[in-house]
Amino acid sequence: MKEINNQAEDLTVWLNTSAIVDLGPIIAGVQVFGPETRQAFQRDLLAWYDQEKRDLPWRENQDPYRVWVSEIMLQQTQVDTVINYFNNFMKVFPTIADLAQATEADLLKVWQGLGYYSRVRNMQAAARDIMANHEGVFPTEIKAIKALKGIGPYTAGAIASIAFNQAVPAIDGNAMRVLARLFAIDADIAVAKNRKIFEEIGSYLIDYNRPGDFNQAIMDLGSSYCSYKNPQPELSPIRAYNLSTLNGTTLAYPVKSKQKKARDVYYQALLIENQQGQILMIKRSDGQLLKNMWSVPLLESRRDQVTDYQYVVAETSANYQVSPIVMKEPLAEIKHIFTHLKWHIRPFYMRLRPEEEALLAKQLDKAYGNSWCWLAASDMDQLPVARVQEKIWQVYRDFKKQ
DNA sequence: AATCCGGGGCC
DNA sequence: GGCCCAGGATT
Repeated sequence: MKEINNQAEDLTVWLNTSAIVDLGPIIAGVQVFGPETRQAFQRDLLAWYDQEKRDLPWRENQDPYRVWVSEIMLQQTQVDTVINYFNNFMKVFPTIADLAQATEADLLKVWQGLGYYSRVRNMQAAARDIMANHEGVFPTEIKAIKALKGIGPYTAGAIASIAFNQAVPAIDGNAMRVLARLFAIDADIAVAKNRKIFEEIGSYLIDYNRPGDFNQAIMDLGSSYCSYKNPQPELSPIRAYNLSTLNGTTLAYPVKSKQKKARDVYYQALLIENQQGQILMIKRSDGQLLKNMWSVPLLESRRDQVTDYQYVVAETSANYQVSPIVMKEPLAEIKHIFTHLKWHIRPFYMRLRPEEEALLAKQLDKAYGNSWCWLAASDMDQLPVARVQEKIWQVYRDFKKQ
């Protein structure tokens, strides 16, 4: 006998105080309302959506390319952040063919600052797949959509429903929060297998006439009346159906177990300046975080809180066979937080001796081939760099201004 | 199933 | 400082 997730005593609220007129099936252990109420729920939700939906650039039409680009950008990224990136991306790569032909540097440049850079690399792989195997036309079958690189269950559902009017759910963190509150579901949304519960419920709830709008309405709800921190469930268009609202337990849902803390990593950044006032930049290699983006050399400290000027001098000499004039103290202490790492960076400014510049170039050619260069502060927009690199360069520019 | 992968916003 | 965000690939 399968345990019912939401409690029977809670459910009576539905029948006593709200618009629920029929109890429906138990789906993946969750008691939901029946088909009649479902119809009213869809009607109220979509009526609200028609009046209040956000005006977003990717909602201009149902072009699958635009929907696709927006969905990839929106993975783990907030709407406000995405809007400008989206408009620029469509300008630079107006078609799937343009995306397929781009250089990696151009891809990274367009994505610079958005994070999770494999998203855009995967998108190009998918674009090339579409050109080679789908005659340049975005596939319509959900299995084919999900087979594209970078497209998982959520994004496949979003594209299939929004661009192609297919009645499939699109379950992301937003949707899980909305549904968990709607039915008072106790399942831990951090546990991967529990996503299936929400997919089944989403499949049950979805409006077959307007699946794309239905899924987007859930998202808009999740960013407004059903937001994580400051929800206003009593004003929500679905308040009459919402079990946690009726029980006053909104903030108890969704249940989510904690993730681990980011690990501290300590670096010294080498700001090596040549005679022209340029700084040494190196392209990060394939195996590294932020791969193929450009960075000043980073030394990983062997112990926490290393400020040791002598360590910097020794490592610079060992790595590059030169002995620049190094400032005794770091210019700053920069913190940069990734999901799983917390970088602490101390930038050291050093000036190369004139007679050693040619020697250094030779060493760099040997060690890095084409993957290094001298860069003036004013030319930083020429190379793809991650945000942490901009922070380091800001410290450098501030120092030079003094 | 757990880990890796960015960056910004909010409290 | 902690958690969230229109997640997916890899192991």
